[in-house]
Amino acid sequence: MFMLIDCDNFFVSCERVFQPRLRGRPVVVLSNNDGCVVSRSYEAKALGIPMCVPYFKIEKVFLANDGIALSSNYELYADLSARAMTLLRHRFGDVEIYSIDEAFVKVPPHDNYFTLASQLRQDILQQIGIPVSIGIAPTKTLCKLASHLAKKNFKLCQLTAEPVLSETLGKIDVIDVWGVGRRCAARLNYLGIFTALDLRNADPKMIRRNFNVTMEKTVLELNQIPCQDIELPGMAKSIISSGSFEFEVNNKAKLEANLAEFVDCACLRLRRQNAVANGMWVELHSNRFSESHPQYNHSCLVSLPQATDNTAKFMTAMAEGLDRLYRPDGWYKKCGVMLVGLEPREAPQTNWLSDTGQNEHDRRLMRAFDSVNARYGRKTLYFGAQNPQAKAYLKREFKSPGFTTSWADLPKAT
DNA sequence: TCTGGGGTCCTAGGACCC
DNA sequence: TCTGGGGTCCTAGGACCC
Repeated sequence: MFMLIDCDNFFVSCERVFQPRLRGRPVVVLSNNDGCVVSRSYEAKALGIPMCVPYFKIEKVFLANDGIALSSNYELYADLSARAMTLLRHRFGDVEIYSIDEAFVKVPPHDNYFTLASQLRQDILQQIGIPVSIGIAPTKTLCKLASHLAKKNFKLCQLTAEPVLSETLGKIDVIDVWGVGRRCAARLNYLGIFTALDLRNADPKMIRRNFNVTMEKTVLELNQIPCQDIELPGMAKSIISSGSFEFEVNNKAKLEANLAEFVDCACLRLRRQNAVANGMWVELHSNRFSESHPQYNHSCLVSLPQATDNTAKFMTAMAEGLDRLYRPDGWYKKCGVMLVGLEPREAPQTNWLSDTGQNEHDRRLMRAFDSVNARYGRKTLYFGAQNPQAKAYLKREFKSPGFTTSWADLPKAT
């Protein structure tokens, strides 16, 4: 049996752990640059605030209703998430961390899954301070639906037995099934499939012909036939670092300084995973909401002769990519880099051109670089292309303190 | 005025191989 | 003039997820 443990309104719940004044009031957490609403308390949902709405569109109404908006505090969320995942690991062994706020576990045969989940829910609330909903079902797809239903009412939902299962599936719109998005839902509707029950009763082979193997698995999983097991964390396949500008820019030096920040950030994450990469995509995007400038969305891949984690080499690659993409008449709102071709650092693929001495040199250089920054603070050492103040451009007007990640921000009891 | 960021998987089609 | 069949690998783009 699978269980999906899903934190309720996760970012808002994290903020509430350390700020009791936020309880019982409408609270939203905003995306980077304080752009969109990405997490809402129940009180905010009750006000009709939609997910992903640009904050400026709802700000007035929201504040008039005693609402509080917060910038995202990812350090806090990542830390509380890690604590919750550790608790799950202690209890169940293997845990699939599906996202920052949800995890699948596989539960051995048990007399009463409901009691088990109920106890788990209490423990997470008591030890971490975060309320969760739990879905229980024989496949991951049904588990997702169960947790979706759990959100709505009792915080726990088990989807196992007929006739309740069919009855429930009949009430769920097909677009709410995990893996069915807007496009596929429209095509399914065209085939006369409107509910999760319709999809469950569809012929898997027909679905495969019309869609793909993933959708076929979804049909099987709705029929309680497991096609997906718990996936344990492996090495990432790509690392993205990107961001938007507050205003549109066409200045190449400014683009380069920002891309350099993203390269720095991506390479640091690469080294933390003990990995090397052999290529990098560089991307430039115009403002997709603007009608005054032509749209420009281009990217190019810069391949490296040898996989590395040396930031300097990716800085060079970034400059080359920017040269290829940059148009002096373009106006840009967003840019970023993506590291690809990731391999473990210990066993990189080599060829007759590989220089193992160079590898060792890179490794020692970057280890020294990282340890200086770890000891004396980030950006003590940085690359010439970077702008050390660049992060300050990011709008984060309403950020809460780093309660669990910064000594200076420790909550004080008085 | 102001509209996020980070990922994975699948498929079709081209290049190339024997 | 006639020009097979089977396969791998790579990439771009679509779709989906949080």
